[in-house]
Amino acid sequence: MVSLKDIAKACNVSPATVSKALNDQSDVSEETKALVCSVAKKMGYFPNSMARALKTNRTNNIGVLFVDEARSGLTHDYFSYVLDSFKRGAEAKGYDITFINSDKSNPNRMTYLEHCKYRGFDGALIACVDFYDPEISELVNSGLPVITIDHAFFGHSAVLSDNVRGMRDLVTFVVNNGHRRIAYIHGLPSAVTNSRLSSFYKTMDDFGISVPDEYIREAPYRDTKIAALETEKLLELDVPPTCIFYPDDFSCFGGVNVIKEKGLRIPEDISIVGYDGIRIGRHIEPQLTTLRQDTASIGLTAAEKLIDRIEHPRTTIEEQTMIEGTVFAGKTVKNLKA
Amino acid sequence: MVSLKDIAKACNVSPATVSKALNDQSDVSEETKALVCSVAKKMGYFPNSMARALKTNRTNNIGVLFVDEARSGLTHDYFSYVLDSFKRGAEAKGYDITFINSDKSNPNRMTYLEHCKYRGFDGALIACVDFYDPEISELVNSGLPVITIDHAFFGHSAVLSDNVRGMRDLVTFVVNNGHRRIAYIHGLPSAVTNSRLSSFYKTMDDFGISVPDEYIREAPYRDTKIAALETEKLLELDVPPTCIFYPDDFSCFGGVNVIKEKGLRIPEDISIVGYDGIRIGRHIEPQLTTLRQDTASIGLTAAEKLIDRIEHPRTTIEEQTMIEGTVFAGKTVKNLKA
DNA sequence: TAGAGTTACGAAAACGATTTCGTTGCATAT
DNA sequence: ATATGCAACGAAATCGTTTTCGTAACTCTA
Repeated sequence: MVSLKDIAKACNVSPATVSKALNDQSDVSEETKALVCSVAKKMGYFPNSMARALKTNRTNNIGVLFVDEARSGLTHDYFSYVLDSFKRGAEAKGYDITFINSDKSNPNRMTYLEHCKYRGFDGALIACVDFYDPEISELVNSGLPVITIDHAFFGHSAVLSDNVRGMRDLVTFVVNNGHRRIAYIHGLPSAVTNSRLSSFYKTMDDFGISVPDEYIREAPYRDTKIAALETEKLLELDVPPTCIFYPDDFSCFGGVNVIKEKGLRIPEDISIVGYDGIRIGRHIEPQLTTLRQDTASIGLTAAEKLIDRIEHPRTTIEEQTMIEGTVFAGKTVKNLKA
Repeated sequence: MVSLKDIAKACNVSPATVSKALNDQSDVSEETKALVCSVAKKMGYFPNSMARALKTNRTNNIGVLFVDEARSGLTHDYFSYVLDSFKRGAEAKGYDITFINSDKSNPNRMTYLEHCKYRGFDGALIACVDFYDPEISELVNSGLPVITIDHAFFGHSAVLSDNVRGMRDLVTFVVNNGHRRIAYIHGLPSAVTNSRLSSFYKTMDDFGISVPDEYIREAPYRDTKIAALETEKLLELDVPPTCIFYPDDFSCFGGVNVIKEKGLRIPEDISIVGYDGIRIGRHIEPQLTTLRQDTASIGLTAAEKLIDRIEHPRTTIEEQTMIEGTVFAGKTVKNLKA
């Protein structure tokens, strides 16, 4: 590895001058700068990020915390897209991304915060985690610039998919297609679930439609089996719904299976809607009607806000940014008015 | 941040001794070790990875190169699972993972190798890239420990999904179900495609079945549109196949759509098989018959081999490791013998 | 011509760890 | 009593940068 010293020798100046020249500081003559830069390029010089970080306390590196229950968020349709756009956004601004370890079974592991300090991350992205984990609070309140996705800690930046509006739009779409008997199999309790569920009730109420209790059921996100089970129960009701909402697109397919097994057709006999807008949903017939979350915007916004925080520390309270999704009409909702 | 010095002061010893004590070296008394360790814990000490890396030339950090054409490999069903298990394997051995920048549009970007040097990665994982990119060769031949997935550079470690055997097993399964007229829509040329295609021909030949040229078609991986188009052409042949192989599970759904549009049933009228074993394929009816690649093993093996390379540099030529997949029977292949 | 101001550069400390090479003190062998 | 060996520790250099501060040379003004 060629270092500052090597260039200094080659140019007959001091390492200090080389450093200043390369960083384009003012107290170096233009000629020297030109000389140093050309020699540096010729010798294939690249700074050593560790040495620089040691001195400047800046690593240009962002920690990413992405932990699903069993698996990591990497294989999660929604979050992998968010991470992908976050990565693009960060790279565009010269930041690298490294994962914060999540293997909780390791006996001499570090806490999330310890890991961040150890690596000297300039900031951290927190997504797809159990937000009630004390380690998360520790990290969020540590003073390190942090941004969370789909969960807001008071006084800290967050990027949120607009679930209230998303669910409202989705319900509105279905109601406008003439549906009145609408069931909702919602996900397990969480901030996201709460937003969607209350928005569901609220919107139905705004339309003057009452929701029978037996229309509201629960299934874990991305669980086709339980979604199928709950679908079955809904279909066996004396007055079954004409449309079923699912926790997400993935679990939705569990419902599809049961419906087809019973000899019912989608959407002629029963309508369904998912949530997320995962890629495969657009390539399967019938195309899934769903709320497509704007993952590109979510990830990019998170990157920009986090980096802004890092580069321009302020003292004001952080705001939350809502990212709107859009209803993807698909073909799984029948127009009852037609 | 509490440093070695702080602990040294608190313990009334030199920083050198503290370092040795924490690293469990032999020339420190047991009592001192105990004292230092307890004080370090009490003060919440954690080493500074940059300072350590600067001195030791080891970062315990692995670079990951994951570049799809337009999008990154993050959103790729197969590769995201591989990366996930790689991450687990690396974390278990105390390594972190950071992405090597892939945004080629950035004017003052570094090459992959430069980036690796800049960050001081101990090694790199290369997957899901254009292996003919000169920058990749530069990286592979730089002397940095490197492991590639699904592509073997001569003299370098690689982990390969056993496409030859996978395709053989898949063809055998289909033939054993009585099929003779088997078509194959293969992916665009690559090492992976070549392995599968030649194995397809070879296996068919072993069974004494000749393959008409018009049964062999091409479609990009994960492209439902073109797969649908090619499927249509196959179905319109005078003697259409009884079973169609697709580049992968995802593109397979493009075929499904066309088939259903034409009023044909799967598998009664036409059988189909995919490749990969993506998660959704198991949750959709009819369950997709496919070759399930062992992503867990691929990622884990890659991590272990790479880290072995890093920690035990040798001079011998590297070997390639084949990871076998398994046929997942599913329900999309009709048994013609029944 | 003396003083002030500016420009261009270098010496040296610092970041936080690791490591080499002494040095000291003590026990054991001769 | 002298030599030898070992155990336990510290001083100092080092990794590759950045940054502060000092200084030399030069220009300009009065």
